[in-house]
Amino acid sequence: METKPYHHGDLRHSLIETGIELIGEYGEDKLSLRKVAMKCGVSNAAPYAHFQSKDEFIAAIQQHIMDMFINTLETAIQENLDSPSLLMMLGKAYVMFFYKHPLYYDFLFSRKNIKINLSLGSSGENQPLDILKKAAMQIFGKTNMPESVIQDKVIAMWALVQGLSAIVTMQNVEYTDNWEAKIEDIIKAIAMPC
Amino acid sequence: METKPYHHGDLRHSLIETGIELIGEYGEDKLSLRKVAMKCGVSNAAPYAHFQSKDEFIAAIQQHIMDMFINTLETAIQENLDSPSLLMMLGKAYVMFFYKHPLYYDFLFSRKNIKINLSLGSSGENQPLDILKKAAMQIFGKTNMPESVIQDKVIAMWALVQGLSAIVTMQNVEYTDNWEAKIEDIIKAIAMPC
DNA sequence: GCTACAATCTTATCAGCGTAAAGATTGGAG
DNA sequence: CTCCAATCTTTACGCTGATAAGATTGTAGC
Repeated sequence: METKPYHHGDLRHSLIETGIELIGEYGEDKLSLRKVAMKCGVSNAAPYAHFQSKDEFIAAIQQHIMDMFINTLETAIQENLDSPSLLMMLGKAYVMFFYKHPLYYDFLFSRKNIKINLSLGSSGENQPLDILKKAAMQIFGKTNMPESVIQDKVIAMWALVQGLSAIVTMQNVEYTDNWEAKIEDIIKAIAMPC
Repeated sequence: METKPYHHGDLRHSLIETGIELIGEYGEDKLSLRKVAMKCGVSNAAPYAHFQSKDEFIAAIQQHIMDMFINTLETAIQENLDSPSLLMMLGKAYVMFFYKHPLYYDFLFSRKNIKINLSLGSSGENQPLDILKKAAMQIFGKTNMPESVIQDKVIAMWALVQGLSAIVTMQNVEYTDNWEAKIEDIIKAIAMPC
């Protein structure tokens, strides 16, 4: 008789998926727990069986998106493992991810939501900086460059792609040219060993 | 008899000042019109005589902070007009501004608030990118470098300092070293003509 | 100096939000 | 089959941005 069952069945994942949809479409501002719950056909307070607070819900979504991002980077590495332009291709993947999903940039990096470990001295696995480090060692590791110089190069590279991502996702920055090629040029000019 | 006058006298500026205080201290999330109004000794609806909406209020504050930022950059240019390290010093001023005021970074650049023209093809005056361009012409203008190459260099420089600002203001990125010196090194390695 | 108007401010009031408490419903372990 | 724990609903609270109606006041024009 098509009556809605009292138990949703898979509410947690449903909430997260709906949340990601709304964020990708309208941004974090327009994301309210109540709307997400309603979209999932469930009452206001239902989400609180799965998340202690809205912040915890947001953190779960953020983790999900960060996983997608990390995945993109890892794929870029796998596809260019032995190429001399490994670093450049990785940087391009970094920026293009946010170019394709502008709203994800703010969501991942706005102060409020940074709960993910990005620390420089981290023993972290699978974080953006660590992935860049790995690729840099692939490129510069065989040279006799001192480690501290490589470290600086990695941070410069990180800053470059992070900044390009920020710029490329700004609403008022328009550039009629082909961003993808432009990004490639810019990264190439800096990321390649002189 | 110390009775509060019905008319505040300078409410608009009072609201903006109080808003900047709250943002610098707690960030944008904790900023409500009602709290700002109360802090100014005025009722809930009073701000609506000066701003049509909260967004308009936020925009006014953003303009104010952007002016402070631009001012910092202009000062850095004036102080290093004929120095070969002009670009580097300018970049350092760029990053250090946000290092000193981390909460301003999100506030200025979070998608929601970008109403300021940052476009690359802008005829804009006094915008960050234009200031960088001006300084770059000072450095590279006398060489026989093609304009398009200079343009790319400017964007790379912009991305670098924007990214460094983003990184330096991330909560979980800690770096025991002296950031100021580190930033100088990183920018120097890229911003100086080879 | 008086009057009338426009700007400013207050006092409700509304809908939407995050969240907590209390109780209804249900799947599943014993 | 029973009972418990997980899940969901209902209700309610305080805070928020915003609007409408009315009170107060500076000031331009006479």
